[in-house]
Amino acid sequence: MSADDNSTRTNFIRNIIDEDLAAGRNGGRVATRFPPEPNGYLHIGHAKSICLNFGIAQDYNGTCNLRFDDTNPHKENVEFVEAIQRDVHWLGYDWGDRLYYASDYFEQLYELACELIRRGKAYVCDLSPEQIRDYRGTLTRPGKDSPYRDRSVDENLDLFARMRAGEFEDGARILRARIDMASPNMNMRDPAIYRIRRGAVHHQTGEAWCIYPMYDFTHCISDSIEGITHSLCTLEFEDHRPLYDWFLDTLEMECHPRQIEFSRLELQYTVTSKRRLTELVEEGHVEDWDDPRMPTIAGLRRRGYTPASIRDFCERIGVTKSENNVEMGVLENCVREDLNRTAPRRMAVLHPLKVVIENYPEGEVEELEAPNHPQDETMGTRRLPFTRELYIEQDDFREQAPRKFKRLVSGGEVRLRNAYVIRCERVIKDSRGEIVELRCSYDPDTLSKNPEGRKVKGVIHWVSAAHAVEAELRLYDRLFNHPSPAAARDGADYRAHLNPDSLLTLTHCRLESSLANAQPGEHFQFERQGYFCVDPDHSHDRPVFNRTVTLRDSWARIEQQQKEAS
RNA sequence: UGGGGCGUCGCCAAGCGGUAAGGCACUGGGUUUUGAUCUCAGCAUACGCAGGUUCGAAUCCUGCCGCCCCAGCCA
Repeated sequence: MSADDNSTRTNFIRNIIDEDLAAGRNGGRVATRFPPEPNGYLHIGHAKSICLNFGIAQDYNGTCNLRFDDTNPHKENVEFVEAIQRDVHWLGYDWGDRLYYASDYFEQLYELACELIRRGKAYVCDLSPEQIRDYRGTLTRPGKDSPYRDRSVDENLDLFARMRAGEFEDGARILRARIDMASPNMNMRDPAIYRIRRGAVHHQTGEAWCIYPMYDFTHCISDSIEGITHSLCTLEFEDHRPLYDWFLDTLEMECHPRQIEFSRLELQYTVTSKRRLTELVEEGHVEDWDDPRMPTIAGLRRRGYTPASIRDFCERIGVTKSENNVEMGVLENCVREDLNRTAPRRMAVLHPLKVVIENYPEGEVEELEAPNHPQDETMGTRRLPFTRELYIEQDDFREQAPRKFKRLVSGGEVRLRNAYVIRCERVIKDSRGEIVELRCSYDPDTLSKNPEGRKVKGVIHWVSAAHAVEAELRLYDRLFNHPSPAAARDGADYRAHLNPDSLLTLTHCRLESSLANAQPGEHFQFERQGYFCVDPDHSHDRPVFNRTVTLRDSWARIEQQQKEAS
């Protein structure tokens, strides 16, 4: 694939697989699966699971299935089914012809449930949801048996068939596993395995069913049917493993996958729970699932993150069972590293300040050649029109220079990137005292060479006023201003920590002319500013770029320190 | 308070009885027409705490402490 793939680290799951292989288990076969529920968009946490499952399949010459865990028709839909496939593909993984739905197995699942009944290991229970909760007991008190626990096999079979036939109201009855109401593991206290959902329209099976199997029953059997060898899931399912094993053992399934749990990814300054992401979208705190501030795969893509950078990130954070809280800096470092290598350089002025080169002939246009990448000649060059009137960054000029400031000051010199050295001769202000224009002179003998007898330390970017493309630049910052918005000590709802300044839209930015035919999805480094990508909303008439991430900025840090010192 | 997990540098994370990898962050130096990149150097006498076993422990034993998960007809 790409540069990030030759340094695969090991982790405890790979170690377990190595041991299984060494012990000759599963006939040397490795089969994993990525099993999303299509009830929302995939996020960075899913990326971790995707890279783990598909990555293992690749490295062990095995297979990884994509399987939709679609057992809850109330929450799922095809929009999500399609978005998930798009995102997994975009991340760089391919499931070939192994696209499955748990709903593919509904008939088998039903038959297996009947088998459980025949073996005396499942029963139809008429208790209401409230009664079931009551009978379940608490964490410290055992539950008590349902009065329906000892129905005959025939009665159970009959009732279950009638549940399927739609004879009973939603909630009137459920099918339960018959295990142990006194188990210290709550999951083993006769868990529900089928519930009634009449009138639900399932995105895959339509109205064929009015009973739907529960996760615990469905998941292990789906894994078994598909011949999965290692079923990887997150830590909260650790308590479910005895149940996973119980179903497969009780039904004497031929294939018994090994469930292994790892900790889910926590990323600072964001939320990664589908419930909260759904709320952010539905309550309008963000534009949509693909809002560039969202930690969704779609959002990261629109923000300008590359598949390789996300894979690299997943590699770097590792896979363990300990809780973690990864800093945004790690993710950001991954894109910077990838984009530094691959993104062509361009110049863009975010906050324009007019500069007139007084000793440059009016009407003249010089075509200067500039490399697309300072370290990679193979990326070629492009032409920059140089003229008498330019724009530079407001922030690159100060009337009074702070300590260590090496940009343009009154009477001082600075290098225009890929062009000449200029000197600021005069500052023009409006009636309110605001600087509106700089009158400068240029040294014609400084193109591609240093001036005689003096050092010019600073280099700033610029664009030709007459040729500039006017564009909208969207600058993004973290969505939340608290490192753990969902677990803040102040007890406030995560929404209280939403960052009001997470999006700053700049509408009159000036870009170098070569950007006129940029295409949606393209990445660039706007020198000295950051990495940007062309937004899907972009058009030739209304250019729109998103800032993926800023460049590292040691000047900002120095300036900050000076501010704090004074 | 029942059960299941986890505790190694600011954040991740190797380590599996032989005397603390690596990445990110941070600090300082060099190169540089991006204060970018690149590059060099520094950054845990210490592995939640307390005992014990051992010539030797982050790794084994015991006891504490802290944090997370579980009482959906969600996944």
